[in-house]
Amino acid sequence: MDDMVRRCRDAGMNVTPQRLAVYRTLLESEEHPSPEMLYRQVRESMPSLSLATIYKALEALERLGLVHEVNVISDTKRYDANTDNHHHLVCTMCGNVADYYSDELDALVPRRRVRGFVPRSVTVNITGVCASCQQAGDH
Amino acid sequence: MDDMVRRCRDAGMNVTPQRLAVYRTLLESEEHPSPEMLYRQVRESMPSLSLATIYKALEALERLGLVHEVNVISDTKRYDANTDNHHHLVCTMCGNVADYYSDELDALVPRRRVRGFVPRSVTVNITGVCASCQQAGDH
DNA sequence: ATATATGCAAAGCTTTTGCTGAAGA
DNA sequence: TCTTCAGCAAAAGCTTTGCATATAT
Repeated sequence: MDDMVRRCRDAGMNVTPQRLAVYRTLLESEEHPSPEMLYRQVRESMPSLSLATIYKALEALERLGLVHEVNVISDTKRYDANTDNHHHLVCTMCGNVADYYSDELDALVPRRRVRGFVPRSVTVNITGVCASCQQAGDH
Repeated sequence: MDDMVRRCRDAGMNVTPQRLAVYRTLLESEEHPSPEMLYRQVRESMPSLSLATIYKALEALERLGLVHEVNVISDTKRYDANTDNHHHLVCTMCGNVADYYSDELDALVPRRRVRGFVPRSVTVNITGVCASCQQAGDH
């Protein structure tokens, strides 16, 4: 959180309660929430918050590099405040997104040019069925 | 294309000129088009085509496993008729998506359970800046 | 005091849906 | 003939935008 305050100031951006709340919620969340999910959650402690502000705050946090879009196939975008190098296990039944760490995978990802393309970041999305949805599938 | 006809029939689905045109266009395309891009392209030879039909055709083709959504961070979905195992280089400046093959990467991708999660398919998205956007950046 | 951000409502897109007439098997 | 599908238009999301007010610095 201190990091956020510093980065905002450095970028000439205001540190507002709304941005703090959005960022804190994202930091504490494990569920890679969508803007709508964040809206519902942050509103509990800040009822005047508007959905447009969530979108603008996410855009600001992303500009600062504090937050990333999670590259999931779903109708809405999902966000993650974990900026460590990590990947995602995406359940096609319930939509849950779990983190997945793999040093070997990270090591294989190209760090230099591929046919003129300069890689910046890599995400591996593994789709499948999570443990609880499989249990639900067994009758 | 023959494969498509067979699979449609097996699934009790009609083989319509619209579906054929959408599938052929996707097969011949290198640009991982969005529904809108397909719409513009297929309409050139089939002016009566509607956008809703594109969506329905893509859904049908996906159900048959002939087409996949490309998991790109962008405002609209992108589609791919290349069902070989491959990954994507996504340019964050122009939105272009190029294919990327890597046997080593494929080999590291989990094929068995990870903490109860059963993997089904894997996509590696490498974001960065493509060759032509870098040139455009140099003044 | 000044620049920046919020909240609201409206607009803009993308995607889905219901229905009727048309076409495939 | 009977089922499935295309086209249309309307609806339903999701996301962005403009503007007036409020807030951060």
